[in-house]
Amino acid sequence: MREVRVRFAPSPTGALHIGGVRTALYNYLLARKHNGKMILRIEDTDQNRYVPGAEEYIKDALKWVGIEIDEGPDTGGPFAPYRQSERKDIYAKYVQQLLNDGHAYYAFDSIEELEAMRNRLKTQKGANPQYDSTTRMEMTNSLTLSEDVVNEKIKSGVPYVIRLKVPASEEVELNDLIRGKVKVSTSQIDDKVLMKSDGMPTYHLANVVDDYLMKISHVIRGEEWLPSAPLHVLTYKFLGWENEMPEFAHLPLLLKPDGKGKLSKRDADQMGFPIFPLNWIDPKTNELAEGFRERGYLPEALINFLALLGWNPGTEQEIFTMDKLAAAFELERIGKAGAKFDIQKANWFNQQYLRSKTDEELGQILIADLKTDGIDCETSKANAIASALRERITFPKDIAELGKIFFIAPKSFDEKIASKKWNEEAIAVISVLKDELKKSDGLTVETATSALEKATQQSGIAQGKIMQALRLALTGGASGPDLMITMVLLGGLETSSRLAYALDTLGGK
RNA sequence: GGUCCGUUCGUCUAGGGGUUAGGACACCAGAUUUUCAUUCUGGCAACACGGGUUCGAUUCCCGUACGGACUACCA
Repeated sequence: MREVRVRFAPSPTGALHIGGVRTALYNYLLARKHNGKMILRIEDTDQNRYVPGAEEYIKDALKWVGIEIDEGPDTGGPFAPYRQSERKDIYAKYVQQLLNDGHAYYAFDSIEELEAMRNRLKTQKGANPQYDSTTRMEMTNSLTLSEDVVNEKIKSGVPYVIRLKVPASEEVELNDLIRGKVKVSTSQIDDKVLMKSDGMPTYHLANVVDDYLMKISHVIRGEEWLPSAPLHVLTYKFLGWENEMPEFAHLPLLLKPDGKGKLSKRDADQMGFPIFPLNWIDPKTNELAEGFRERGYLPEALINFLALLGWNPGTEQEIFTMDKLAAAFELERIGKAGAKFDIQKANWFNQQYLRSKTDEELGQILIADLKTDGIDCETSKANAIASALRERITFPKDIAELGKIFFIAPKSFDEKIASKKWNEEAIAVISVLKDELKKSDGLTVETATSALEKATQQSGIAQGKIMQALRLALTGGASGPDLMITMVLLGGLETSSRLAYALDTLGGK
């Protein structure tokens, strides 16, 4: 088996879509599994669609999710450059070869003429409105013009493109690793433009030339490329590279959560989840699209989730680190059907990974988040809070959100709970407890428990009846971690003063 | 319209000629818990349809329907 060399070949036209991240991931996993190479190639042959910052964004995003590039524009490598706009001469050479061998030709048709041709054909039923073997002889190109005229046009600077001369009717077959054999008749393929009038190659030429020169072993890309794959096979043949052709694997698409169709930014916005890995500010509109990272998704959770969207190990294991994914990954186990994007499952993965962090790690997150709110917190206290809260968080920010009650006393109380639970019995117990706790500040779970016991016994009231009221007084709400731990974290003095405040505002003695 | 690809619980999926069609997320219920969450237990819920082939088809074949992708001098 030849060395596994895969490439992720995005176009720098904007932020990297989450589906692109998955494509990159599958490429990366295959490379890792076989100790191969992961290549990043920037496909920037469309100068009109160039978006500043997009290339940097792509690299940052890949880095964040943990996809490492072995060869690419920054890292370099034996087949540099890895940016297609810097490889113009290379493509020119191979187009010339195609021209010389009669597999390509010059075409001078203007955009208006092309449109006219398509419109004319559209009205004829049964006809396929495309530039192909049935129509090329009616157009303005080096097949219909004399050599002199062609040379004259080129010399005088008339714009032209170079098209692939696709045979009239031949079967092209390709073996897709995911879908099996796919056969297409060349009668369905049009004479694709290989070289644009600005001298840049199109995707169809550039990807074939680069994959060959870069010794790519597997082309793993989205399903949207499947229809043009036979064209690429044909190009390999014409170039004489049939035997070195890479394997193809066309990935199923990521679908919108409801209904059908490709997952789009619009859907994501509507459903309230991100679609880009990192924050992205559209340079044209200045609009900010929030990223998974900024939303609080951990890269390892995102990766795990994405990996299982379309691929599965055939076992019941669901939690995978990148290493485990690489070890288990097989192209053959990628499904054929598109997968709907279910953010709830992503949240679950996030929760799993967040919980697996230590109290210290969680504590650091808490400290940092509190700091932005102007609250200082010691490490030991942060760790203790993290420990109390760890089972109730899905996102890192939840720790500070839930933990805030340990620093900010409630100003108001949940009215529903108050009306139900704040009664004479509660007032009696809490009044005693308030005084009891005022005395000592070195509160522990034991001393807190005994203080509460003392208070309930003194009032002759069962503990269970007043716990909710106690929680209300301390936190303003009806949920939270263990109450004794809450009191300890608060300290005796603070607990006491909160009880006093509750007694004052909710009524009591 | 044409070409290509696809279709197992609501979602991600396992499976494969004879299975009680398995798991996970979500949802619901019960248990635990001072509350919520966690945890545990249980529940709901699927082979798109029609023909073949076969003793037997969810599985193989052919159609149909539905869905998607592609159909640019974009990738």
